[in-house]
This record gives sequence, C-alpha cells and structure tokens, in this order.
Amino acid sequence: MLKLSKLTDYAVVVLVRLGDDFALQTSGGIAAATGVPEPTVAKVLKIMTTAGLVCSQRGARGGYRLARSLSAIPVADVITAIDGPIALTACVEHSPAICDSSALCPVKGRWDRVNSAILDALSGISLADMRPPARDVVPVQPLSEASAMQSYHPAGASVSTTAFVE
Amino acid sequence: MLKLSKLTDYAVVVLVRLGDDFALQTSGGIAAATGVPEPTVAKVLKIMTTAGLVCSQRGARGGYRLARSLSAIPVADVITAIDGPIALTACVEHSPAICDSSALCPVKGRWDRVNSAILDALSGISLADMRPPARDVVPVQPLSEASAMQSYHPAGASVSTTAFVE
DNA sequence: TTCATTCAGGACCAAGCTAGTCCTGTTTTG
DNA sequence: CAAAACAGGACTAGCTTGGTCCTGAATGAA
Ligand code: FES
Ligand code: FES
Repeated sequence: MLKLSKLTDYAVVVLVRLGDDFALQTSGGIAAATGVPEPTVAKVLKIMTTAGLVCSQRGARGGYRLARSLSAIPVADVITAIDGPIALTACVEHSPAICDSSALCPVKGRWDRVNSAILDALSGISLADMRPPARDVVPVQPLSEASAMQSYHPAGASVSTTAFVE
Repeated sequence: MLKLSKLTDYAVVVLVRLGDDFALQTSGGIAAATGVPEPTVAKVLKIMTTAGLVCSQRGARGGYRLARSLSAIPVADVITAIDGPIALTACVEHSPAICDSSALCPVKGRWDRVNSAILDALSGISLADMRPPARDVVPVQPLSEASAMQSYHPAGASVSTTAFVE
C-alpha cells in the first residue's frame, strides 16, 4: 500500500521531541510528553539507538539524546532504521530478496530508477523539516512518572485505517 | 517496509506486455507470455480495467488492450490503482483516514511534504520507462539530483517470486 | 555495598493484510 | 445453444506488524 509503518510515525514524533532538549530524556518522560505509549517509545528508541540515530546512557539518571541534530537526520534514515532498506520491490539493489528469474523478467532492473527517485526524495527532507514551526515546547519532566498520560495514540497518526477509496 | 505490493509488480509486467501489441490479448495469453500465473494475471487485469488503465472486450475472441500508451501511464497510476491512494501516513492530505488527535500531534501536517515528494517522483516515471532497455527510448526525467544514481544491478534485480519459474 | 533506576535485547501473541485460488455470472462470437 | 473470455466476489493460508512483557546488565546514589 505504499505506506509507512506506524513505528516510523512514532519514531519521528519521538525524535522530534528529543530534538527539543539537549538533556538526557528517559523513555518514560518522552512517553509522557508525546502521549505515545511508553513501551512503544522504548521500542522505538532501542531501534534508534541501534541505528545510531540516538545515544543512550544507562543506569539511574540515564536516558537518550540525539546523536546528530534534527537537520542532519533525513527522513530516509528513520525509515531505513525501522523498516529496513527502502526497496519497493524485491528486485532493487540492496534488496535482501533475490529474484530467481531475472533472466525471464521483462522489467528486470527497471524498478531501480523508481526506487532511487524515492530514495532521493526521502533523503532530501530532514527531521528538522518535520518539526512544527513554532510550537510550545513542553519542558522536560524530570521524573514525574508517566501517569498523567494523555494518549496521543495516533489512531490516525499512522496509516492504519483501511478506508482507502479512490 | 515501504514496499510495493506484489500485485503492483505483476501489474507493471502485465501492462508492459500489453504495450507490446495493440491487438486484444487474453489473460491466458499474457500469462503464458510473461510467466505470471494466469489467475493472478486475470486479477490484475480486472483491477486495471476498473481503474481505466486498460480496456476490455468480453466474449469469445475478447481480451484486453491498453487504454493509453505506456508513456502516458505514470507508475503512480498503477500503484494507486492497486494499492489505493499513495498516503504514507494517515495524516496526509487527501487521505481518507482522519487523525483523531491532530490537536495533540507534534508532526501534524508535516508528512504532506514527504508524501508529495514521493508522489512527484512516481508521477514522473511512466511505464514506458519500465520497458526493457531494448525498447526503452524515453529517458528518465531527473527528479532531484541526489546523486549518484545507483546504477542498476542487472544481476539479482528482479521482481520476486518463484511463480515465475516454470 | 546495596538498591532503585534505566536501558538492552529478545520472546511472544493477536490482529490485519496480502496473495493466490476458485466459483458463479454475463457478454460475445459462431 | 455452446464455447470463449471477462466480471466480480468469496474465501483461506501465510506473513507482517503492532504492541506487550520479561529478564538481564549498566549506572549512580544512599
Ligand atoms: S497524527 Fe494526525 S496530525 Fe499527526
Ligand atoms: S522479477 Fe526479478 S528482475 Fe524482474
């Protein structure tokens, strides 16, 4: 369906939030600030850490911090981190899948163009571009447990619903 | 995973095949010519007909024919026909889904730019560009110069599926 | 030291979607 | 009428995603 996974959507929200403050922020704090469920925030941040987009600090008073500035993180990086390499079809290079019948295929190698066009588009937009123009930055909550969570639950924040009618 | 559905891949193969001949072609014949399983070809063609990309002729000696020339069919149209409107997230304009929490969402409306970048990329490439090199006369339009376009990897590039193998 | 805190890394399961098949019409030709 | 081909769904198995949870390791503070 040419859609992004929900986690990617969450990731952008979380990363943008991280970009609001240089101090270490805990996953719980981010969850509280963004309204994204804490376990999900944690999951996203783990992935982001593995991908090298954020740095983590363990232990008490630990937390996360951006590894680079928002403007240095193209959207493509976030997508790649979560969804894996951008490969529209199994036949683009870098794709993990291998085509058995490249000899027969009439469109062999032809998706690469399309794929790189999209890759270029996604590489040209950074997370800084995803940040709200002038938004009231919610101050980092030191520790207050994430109880008063206002659920942001992107029921629509992502592509979940299936009401796609032309 | 930011991937296309398999059917879209099939559709391109089938449409390109249709573009090889102006005569009516039956789904069975196309299946034989492309190696795509006949039921799948039929399914794809039905969808294409509904979308108006091909014309059909019922009855004995019936078949399918392109409604427009390959060069007049952007890849975006095929994707839209099969996967529905291109909407990376539920929050892009034109998306049928509605975001409940647009008031809270930190990245509200920010995906639109990403989405249209991709839409532009996909609209700028036509099926004629997807034809095998031998018949490919139309140059691809550059969308953004990001670069070193990744040269195709002839080997290993391929659509998928074992169904292609006889 | 000992403990609370916080991240790391998976395992796990339910739900939704995709791919592929099949079946029952309907239209057209001969 | 019979055969050829498309029209339009219904249906199911399998995969992927989303979301939760559990155990363990690192860190800092009491
Ligand atoms: S989640 Fe809908 S506006 Fe962002
Ligand atoms: S299907 Fe693999 S090269 Fe086209």
